[in-house]
Amino acid sequence: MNRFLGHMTNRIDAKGRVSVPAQFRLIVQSAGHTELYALRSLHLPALDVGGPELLTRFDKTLESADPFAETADDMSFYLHADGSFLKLDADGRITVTDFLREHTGISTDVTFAGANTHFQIWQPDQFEAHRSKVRARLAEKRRLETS
Amino acid sequence: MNRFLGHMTNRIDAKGRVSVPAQFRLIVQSAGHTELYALRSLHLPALDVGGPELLTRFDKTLESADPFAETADDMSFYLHADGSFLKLDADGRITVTDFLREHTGISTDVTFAGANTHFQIWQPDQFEAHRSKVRARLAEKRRLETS
DNA sequence: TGGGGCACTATGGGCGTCAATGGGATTAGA
DNA sequence: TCTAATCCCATTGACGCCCATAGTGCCCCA
Repeated sequence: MNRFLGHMTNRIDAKGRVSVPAQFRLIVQSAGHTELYALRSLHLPALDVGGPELLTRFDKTLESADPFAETADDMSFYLHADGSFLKLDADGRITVTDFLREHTGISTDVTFAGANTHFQIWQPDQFEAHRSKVRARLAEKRRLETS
Repeated sequence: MNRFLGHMTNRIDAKGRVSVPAQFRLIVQSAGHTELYALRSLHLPALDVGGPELLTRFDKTLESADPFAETADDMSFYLHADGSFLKLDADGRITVTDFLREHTGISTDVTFAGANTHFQIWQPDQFEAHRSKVRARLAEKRRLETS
């Protein structure tokens, strides 16, 4: 199954590296890629990550948009300036740069969370907080609908 | 990956030089160029920079336009008068001239930002300001669309 | 069915290479 | 001649590439 699913937390070592979970790694590597594309989420303190084709997918939608609209400029800037490639080393690790830390608050541990076509990178506590918030929202929604 | 992506900030030394990030440099140099073409952005306090073929690319779109149209004259003037070549030295640095400083407000540090087919040069604070403005606009747009 | 071994993941660390930066020396230009 | 650009080299800190180890789950075979 080549979908990103589940979540797990790994430790950052003394050199600032962290292992990308093998499950996730395999999906990207089996597509022949040795690097990841990471984008700072607009509304969450997390990064959306996937293979380089993730960027290509976004670029495609950009091309079809009106190139003179201000939104197109904004989108391009967001995708390219606020995004980054993360190189996977031979052991399937990435180095946690300030680019990641600033946006997520990551310091010593990283939570990887599947999101079907891509995955996310979180600071563990933030992830847990977000997770319970989402669960609460869904439960509340269900309660309203069934009452 | 031969795309300009991500952003990083480098320091200007006592002689007014600054290193162009290796990632970006490699893309230009692998195309066999030792100098860059820089153009003052119309809407932003930044410069659009790329290999000399960037100018060629702009020229091409000009040729296809009516040479007697006023906008074509304006464009040509803009491309050539408001543009400049930047020489890369042996170590991959450029000298930060007044041409750069005036338009961007750069003084001690330079932020390089990827823009897919080319990259941009910013004064770090200006870049950060623009970045959060873009994020705010996109987030707002998304909020309107999903509500 | 239980035990042993194999495979693999996460993690730690050594080491060489390269990028970013600083500065001296030489050359060209005003 | 004085200033500014260019070339060359040194330093240092980060990163890539390599290998080692411990823990774990799985499979196979007795």
